[in-house]
Amino acid sequence: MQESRYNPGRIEEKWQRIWQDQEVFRSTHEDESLPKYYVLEMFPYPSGRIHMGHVRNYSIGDVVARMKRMQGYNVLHPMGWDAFGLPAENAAIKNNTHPAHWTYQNISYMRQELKRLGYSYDWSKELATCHPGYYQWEQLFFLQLYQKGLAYRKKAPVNWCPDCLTVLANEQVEAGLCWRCEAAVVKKELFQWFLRITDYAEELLQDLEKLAHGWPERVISMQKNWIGKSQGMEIEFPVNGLSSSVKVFTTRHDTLYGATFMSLAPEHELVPELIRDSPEQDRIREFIHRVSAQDQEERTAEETVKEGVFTGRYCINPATGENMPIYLANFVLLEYGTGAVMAVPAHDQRDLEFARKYNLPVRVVVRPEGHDLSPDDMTAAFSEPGTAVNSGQFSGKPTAQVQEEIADFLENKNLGRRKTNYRLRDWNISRQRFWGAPIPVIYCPQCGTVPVPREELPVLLPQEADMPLDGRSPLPELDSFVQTTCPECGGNARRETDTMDTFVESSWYFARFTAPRRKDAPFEPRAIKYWLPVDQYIGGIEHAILHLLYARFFVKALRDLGYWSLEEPFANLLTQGMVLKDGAKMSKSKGNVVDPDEMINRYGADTVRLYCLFASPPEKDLEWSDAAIEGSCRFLNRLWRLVEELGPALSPVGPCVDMNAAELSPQEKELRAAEHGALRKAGRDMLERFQFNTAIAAAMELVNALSQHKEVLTARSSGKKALSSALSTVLSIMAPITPHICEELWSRMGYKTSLARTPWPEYDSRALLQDEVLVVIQINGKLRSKMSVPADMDQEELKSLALEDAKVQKHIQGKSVTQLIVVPGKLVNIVVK
RNA sequence: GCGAGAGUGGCGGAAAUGGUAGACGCACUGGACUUAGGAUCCAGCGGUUUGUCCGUGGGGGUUCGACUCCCCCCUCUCGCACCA
Repeated sequence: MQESRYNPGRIEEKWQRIWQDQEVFRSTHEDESLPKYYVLEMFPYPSGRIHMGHVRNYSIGDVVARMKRMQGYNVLHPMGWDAFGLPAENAAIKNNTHPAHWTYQNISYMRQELKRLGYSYDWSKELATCHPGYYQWEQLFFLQLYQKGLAYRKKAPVNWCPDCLTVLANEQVEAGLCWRCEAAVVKKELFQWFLRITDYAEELLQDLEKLAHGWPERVISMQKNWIGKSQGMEIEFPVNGLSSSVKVFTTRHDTLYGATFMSLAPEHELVPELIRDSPEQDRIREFIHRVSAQDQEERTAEETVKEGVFTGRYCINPATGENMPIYLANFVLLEYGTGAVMAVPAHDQRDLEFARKYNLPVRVVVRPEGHDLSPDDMTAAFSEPGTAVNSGQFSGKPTAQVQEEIADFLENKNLGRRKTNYRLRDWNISRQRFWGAPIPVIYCPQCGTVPVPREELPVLLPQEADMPLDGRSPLPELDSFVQTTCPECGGNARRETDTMDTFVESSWYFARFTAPRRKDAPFEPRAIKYWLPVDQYIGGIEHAILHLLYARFFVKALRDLGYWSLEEPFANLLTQGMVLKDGAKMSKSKGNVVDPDEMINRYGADTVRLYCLFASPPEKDLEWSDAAIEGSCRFLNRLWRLVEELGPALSPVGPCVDMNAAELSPQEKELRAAEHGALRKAGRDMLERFQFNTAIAAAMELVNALSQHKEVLTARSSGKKALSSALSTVLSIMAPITPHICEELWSRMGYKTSLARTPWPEYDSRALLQDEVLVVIQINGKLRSKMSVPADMDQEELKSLALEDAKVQKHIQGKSVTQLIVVPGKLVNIVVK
């Protein structure tokens, strides 16, 4: 007994069961005879419950997956869990449990939530990164990278988040704050493991061009900026009285003659040597101490005043032979270039301010077009190109030429060399936290750093660990974990207790998804070759640099380890906007969170999906409106009633049934044109432009046309045929968006196969042709009248008909027609004077 | 400061290649059906001095014709930011 009222809860459960029982969404294995399509959404961190941002992200992905399936592609659409991470530890401490327990509990709850939304995932491919079956391969990659010198350990000033009690990679510090908790990050000297992403800087930059068509320009430019390539020179300035020299990186070696002093980062490695004999040592030390103690936010803030201290030492300008006092300056960054800057006050604003403050000489070496600079009272540095002056043999030449000549000059004298510098730093992957993949390394007092032998992998994260209440990792104090024997000498040794950054897991999960259960190797070559790269990747813009840069790097590094020949992981990228409520991002603290579960309970999954896709195009932010979602619900109810009302009278002939145009009534023709027109628009909008909102609008228009003409059309058998076809087309268009209701109505119309397995219908452009068309009449470009004319009317006829029009007559009275523009089938523009 | 994007009704948003501005939806108004309705259906819905003229942030320009193309300006959002 079928219900006549739309009951989303019941039908959604029903169809989810059918899809599952019949394994409708299981991807066919690598079937080389079928075109493949890999659509992937950024997998979630199992925080406890899904939020609207997930729903939006995954709804977009599901439309793409379902639509591609309808188009005959072999689709891979997997889902998994980015399951390592700090919140699990904090929650475990709070609830006195183990992070693993908390995490797996969350996963099973969130999996149900996703299933209730009817997403067409191939759940047989599900993976969780905290599972040893996953992270063991990551440990293997680490060993192989270590062997190749792409993973290394060094002591370095690193970013320390005092709240998370761990270090952060540079990418994870945003304006001096921790990306996760927004605490002010401080510098700390620690031994850490790094991945040599800088080896790939140039390739990561160059290959952005390959992504130009598939990735948003915004993301590409953000990555470009982050990599920060600049071309210049490395120049050495010998220190007076010492054997050392100060090395600088500069892009303005054309201003070398104007370098009057030297600025070093307070943490520069040469500093102890420079100040060893200085009588002012205490004062200098105090300065260094004060500056290094500042957190990054404070130190790099715009308001921070430039200040410095003289070291008492001088270095020699290799061009002029003059002495340049060496200063320490708070604005010089150790991380960038060489941590030392040749100061050219006349042509660099920072250097000028510094020079004025400490009374240092200013020498103009570039003359602007048309006027002279006055070194004694200039307040703004001149940093544009010009003509070299006061520059010895180079004087009188234009800046660009001087750049080349000075470069040659210094290279010949072995005082400097051309150099490309990148802002990108190596990726610090050590984390002083528990809930992550252990770094598979052993420290032996005899043999030093020894990698864990491959056959001893995985290094398991212990299940028995008690979480210290203060958030520190339990690993360093867990003897059963730490105490081990050296694989080389067999003596007592200690394990590394840091774990890997969780961004390492997400750097290769998309590849593991192609064969997630494979036991003897991380990947299955055939599956890799068939499925990769991901054809469409979908996720938030917040990963524009972080995850998306790391994943690109990993693909290149694993390529060099011989795993594949893949160059880039994601051929196309869609960055969806945020879900807002009352103009702000949803957050517990603002109290503006809309709970997906609650919405599904009230309206059903189809309505929630529909609203997420209809309210705005995917790239833009979506303003959640409790009122507007009612409209989506209303539409589905209207559709339901329409099928209930008409269904019994119609037989399942569509969609896009063949009809003989000559035998159709005008209304039938009109409906048919509307059907094929909507299909054309929806197909184009959904697939070529990912504009689901306008595709849905097209379906709504078709529903409106159906309702309008239904009485007249049911009177004739050809009319019923047209109605059935159009209704079937509506269901086909909506199927990827609101799959449950469409399946149900599809079967109620009498179709026997699942809509999920029904091909996307093809429109017939002949059906779009109409007998009569509306032609607008403009006078001087302004709309004045309209006329309905046969579609094939020729230009001359259109012209005369337009001129005869009564409204036109009134407007052109007493004026002379100078020109007549005709766009056949569209408009006539009458130009008068 | 540099880079990117965006300014359209009360609101979310439409208008491929320049060619009927405001599709579709929300809200609102009037009506119908009703014991009632926040259900449903019908009609209306940019402004206006209402058979009129004005309207896509502002000002210029190109064009028969500009939300769309060009120049200048304003505002907002995002990213980067002492990068040597």
